[in-house]
Amino acid sequence: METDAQSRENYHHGNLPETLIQEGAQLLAERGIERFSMREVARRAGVAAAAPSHHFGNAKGLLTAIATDGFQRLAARQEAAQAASTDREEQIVAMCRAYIETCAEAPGHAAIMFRVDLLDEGDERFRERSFYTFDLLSTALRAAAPTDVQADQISYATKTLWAAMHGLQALEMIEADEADALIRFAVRTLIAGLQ
Amino acid sequence: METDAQSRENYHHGNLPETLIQEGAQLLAERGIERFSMREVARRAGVAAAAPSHHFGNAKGLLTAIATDGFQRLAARQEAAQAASTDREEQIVAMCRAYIETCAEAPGHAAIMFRVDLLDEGDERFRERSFYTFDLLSTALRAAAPTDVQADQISYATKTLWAAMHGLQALEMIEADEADALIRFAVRTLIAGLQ
DNA sequence: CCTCGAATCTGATCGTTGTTCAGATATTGA
DNA sequence: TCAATATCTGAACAACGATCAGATTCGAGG
Repeated sequence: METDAQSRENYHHGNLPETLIQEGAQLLAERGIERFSMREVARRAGVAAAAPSHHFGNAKGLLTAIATDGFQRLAARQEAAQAASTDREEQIVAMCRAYIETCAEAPGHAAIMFRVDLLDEGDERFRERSFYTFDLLSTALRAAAPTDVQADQISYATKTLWAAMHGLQALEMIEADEADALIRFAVRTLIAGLQ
Repeated sequence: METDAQSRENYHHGNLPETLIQEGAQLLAERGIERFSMREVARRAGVAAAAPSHHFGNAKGLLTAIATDGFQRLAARQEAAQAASTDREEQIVAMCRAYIETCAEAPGHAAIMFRVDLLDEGDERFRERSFYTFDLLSTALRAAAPTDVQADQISYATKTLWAAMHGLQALEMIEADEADALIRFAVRTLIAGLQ
């Protein structure tokens, strides 16, 4: 049986999970998390209010899926940033820039990617992808440090840099005209701290 | 006319705004922001659901008041931390520790103090108190740096340290057994970056 | 002590939300 | 072809934030 537009509108959307993630991210970007609504997402996807629950269980499930998608985008950008240079320090600067840029370009995703309280931290895919982005930065810092630097020092530097990037973005402390200088200061200083 | 317990329960609570702030912070600590409810706060304060709106307008108003109270607590702790030592670096370490400890001891306040989207950023008292805590750190960093360091460098270091402390706390990346070492690494490294 | 305006709180109501559930509809594979 | 499965609907429910008229209490000025 062919699935024409009519029947696809009523039953069997076709790719509802993906659509819900996209519309959800869009709505987050427009309204922010405090005015986010599952019913509005369903409305925009053209399905009944109860439809999303069949795919994501509850609101936490959909938000976790959106966040997971966000971390995948971030990882792709980080990898591209790292590959764009051979200079260790320059690689890390680019990775941090990728972080800030990803949040700017996908504000809906960024609004919840680090909102641990709203997400299902037990979700396997989410854990994988979010840890992976952190590991990319950690590995890059290890490569940029002298070989005799201890593991805990690498850990401290990674956590500090990661937390700083998140904080600068979440608290809206980073302005476009000084973003580059601020990131360079943080990266250069933290790498120097590992000598 | 004496205000006995009976009449005070029905009308004219006595100190409702203060009670709402306390009960609100308590509820935030118990449930987190996602399950926070104005009606439940009113319920715990023993007043009708509409009562809070007369003092704080809406939910944003009450949350802003709680956040403002949190920044006042933070400022007090920061000042005490700074006064506890004469060593510049040690002062800053203590101020950062005060930040982490305040969030740990007042989790209800901490849950919203930096949730800019949920607060009324235009509120005068909130602006004053939140800016003041940031300025305390900024001033301390300036005092710890050589006199010829330019203002933008101080600004970068302050923002990075402030954002890092917020990120470490918000992302739950800081564990009790390594908190001190992690904070010391960040402070020492950032101060060294100002030389 | 009295009075009257101002401050404070109630109670009812409205539209909206997230979630659940039985049942309807479409797809798929044997 | 047909049954098993996946997918979606529609109605229902309790709870929410917000609004508003009106009831109650307070407090300053006579």
